[in-house]
Formats: sequence, structure tokens, C-alpha cells
Amino acid sequence: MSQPSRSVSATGHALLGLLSFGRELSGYEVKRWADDSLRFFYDAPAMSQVYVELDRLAGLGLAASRDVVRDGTRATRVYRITRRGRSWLRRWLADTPVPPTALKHHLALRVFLGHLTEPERLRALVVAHRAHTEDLLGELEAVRAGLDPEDPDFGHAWLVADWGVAYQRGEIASLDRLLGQLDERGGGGR
Amino acid sequence: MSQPSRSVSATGHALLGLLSFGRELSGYEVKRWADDSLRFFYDAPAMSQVYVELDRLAGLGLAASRDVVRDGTRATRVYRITRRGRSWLRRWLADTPVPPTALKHHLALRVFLGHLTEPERLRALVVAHRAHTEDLLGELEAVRAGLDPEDPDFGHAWLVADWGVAYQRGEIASLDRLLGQLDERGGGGR
DNA sequence: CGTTGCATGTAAGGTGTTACATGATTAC
DNA sequence: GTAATCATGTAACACCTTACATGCAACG
Repeated sequence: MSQPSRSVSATGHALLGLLSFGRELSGYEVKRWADDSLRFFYDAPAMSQVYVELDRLAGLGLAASRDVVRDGTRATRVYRITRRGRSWLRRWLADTPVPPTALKHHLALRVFLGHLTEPERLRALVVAHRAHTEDLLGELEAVRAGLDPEDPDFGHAWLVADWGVAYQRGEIASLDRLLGQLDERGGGGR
Repeated sequence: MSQPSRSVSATGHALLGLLSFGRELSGYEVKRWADDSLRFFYDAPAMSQVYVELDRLAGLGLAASRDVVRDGTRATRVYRITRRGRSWLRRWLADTPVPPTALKHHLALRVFLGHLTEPERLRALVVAHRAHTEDLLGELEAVRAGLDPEDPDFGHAWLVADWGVAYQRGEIASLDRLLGQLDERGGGGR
């Protein structure tokens, strides 16, 4: 049999992970679910990428697809994880080293280059980012509220959502601290 | 005049940002500096990518290069930011919307899929990640110690380093909290 | 005399994005 | 009727990585 260790990307594993919860899902549904879960701690792939990735998983035998015609003429292609896919994922989870967290903090880059702009402008960027973070926090709290921490499968999803809530709260606290420091800088000397 | 708004990638802006501190730097030096600063809040690009990016910035007139022969035969190509590059960066900083933070938290993905493995195995992954985070924290503290918060230019770098320290400490606290929750799950029912 | 650090690049390939193209069904 | 949602995919391209290729200088 094949050993596509290298042939499944991190995103592929993430999507196969969504299928591992046992439901049969269309690409569209996978994307929506990714937007409600993966997005908060992992980049949610574009819609087009989801189709490509699911197709590849099916090609490797890790997922199986079938076309469902419900009522209308246009078919919906649904995917489910195969036994091979499940054991594949298990082994991946157990044996593959966890890569370091990849962060692209665009606001931090701008603060880093703060010498290039006026203090008020920089402050405005931070404030806008703070507002955006508040929004994210609200969404995450809603996600967490929809999960059951006692559930055998989705309990882990709850853990991650709970963690995400703490993470975003920490981010907001950091931003407030940063704003205070910027005010000291701007108000004082220079 | 060109309007290469679209032609400079985020990484390009980050590297141009390093040049904006005024020093004339070789590609090699840019890479080392990126590893000591950008790496903590933005992905540090590969060495080869640094050369490509600098070359592109020079092609756009945002940076200028010259070959320095110091002593030996092999030339070192050094880059400095041009006046155009500086005003380019300023406008970018002032006018370009800040994209949302992109996170790829590979450990969170594994916790999310925790139903696929044994509690002890999952715990081990978290512990390993915690150790790695401690290392990062140590490196960041060293970076911060080498910066002066009062410096007109590098004061902003200090702010970001200080923020990074708080960020990684928060991460460690989150991981400890997560470990406690995992123990409750594992030790109790199920 | 071998390894590490300085130094620069090319080639190939993987990963993912945006834009485009198409079309049905449902809700207002 | 028209807008939003469901639904699937292709094409072009941007971005970045790994592997490779080369070579000098300094240190032990």
C-alpha cells in the first residue's frame, strides 16, 4: 500500500480531522465547519482549496465520496472518512512531531516599525485591531456555548474553544497594556 | 512612476522595514536580524527567499544595492533603503488595512482531534509544546534585554519584544490550564 | 585538514489564494 | 423578480520552502 506521509498537507489532515467526527459532509459543509472551528486556531482554507483537498484525500483512499441527488438535478458530493483514513489520522497524531506555532501578527509588524509614523496613527491601528479582537472573542464564546465539555468527541473541541477564549482575552489585555505604553511614550519626551 | 502596491508582499514590507532602521545590510545580515526579531511575531523567511525579496525591492527602486569587496575576492552585496522606499513604507503603514492575525497552532489542531488518541499521548504532546514555548520565552527575554525602551527607533522593537514575552507567558499559562483540564477528563469518567 | 560561519544564488515543487465560470434552490 | 445561499469546480498566479550548487575565511 502507499505511504503518503508526505502527500497529505497539514490542511489535508485538518479537513480529514473534521471528517473523523463521523458525519458525511459535502465540501460546502466542510468549509462552513472549518470556518466555525479551524478558523480560530488554524487558517481556514479557501472554498476552492477544500474541494481540491477532499478530492486528494479521496484519491488516497483516506476518504470516500458519493454523489447524492436530493430532489433537484444538481448532485451534491458527500465525503466520509474511511477506515484507512481513520487509522492514518491516528498514526499521524501519535507519531508526527508537532511543528512550532506559525504566527503572522501583522499588527506587531506595524508596531515594530512605529518609528515610521505618528504616535496617534499607530495608536489608531492598535485600537482598530483591539475592536477586531473583541469581535473574534464574541464569536468564540458563541462557539464554546454551543459545545458540551462532557461530550466524548466534542469535548476536545470545547477545550480548544475555551482555550481560544482565554487566548483572545489575553490578546486584548496585551493590547491595552501596549496602548498604555504608547501613551507614555507619546505623552512624555521625544 | 510605478505603483507597486500589489507587487510588494507582506514579507517584502517586513524586510524593507528592517532596512528602514537605516543600516546598510547584506542579505545574510538581513536574514540573521529577521531571525532575531521578525521570527517571534512574523514568519522569518528562508535565506533564499531573503535574496529574492531584496532583489525585488531593488528592482522597484525601494532599496539600492552595491557590491562591496572587503579584502578577499568574493563580493558582498549590501542593501540600503532609498528615499522612495522610506516614503513607500510610511504610506503602507498609514494607509494599508491591517490583515487579521494568521495563526497556525498545530498543537491546538491535535487537541481538537483528541478523540483519536489516548489521553496520555495527548498530554505528552502538550508537555512537549510547553517545553518548546519555554525556550522561545527565554530567547525573547534575551532579545528584550538587548533593547532600550527609551530609544527613538528601537523603542518600538522593545515594545514588541515586551509584548512577545507577555504573549509566551500567557501561552504557558494556557497550556498549564489545559493540562489540568485534560487530567480531569482522563482521571474522571469516560 | 575538517567544521563552522559568511556569503550568494538557482531549480523544482508544494501550498494556497483570487478570480472566474456555472447553475439550482430558497427567502423576501 | 432578485438577492442570498447552496453547490462545484478550473485557471492563473503568488508565495514560500527544500534541496542543490558554489566558494572563501577563520578556528581548532
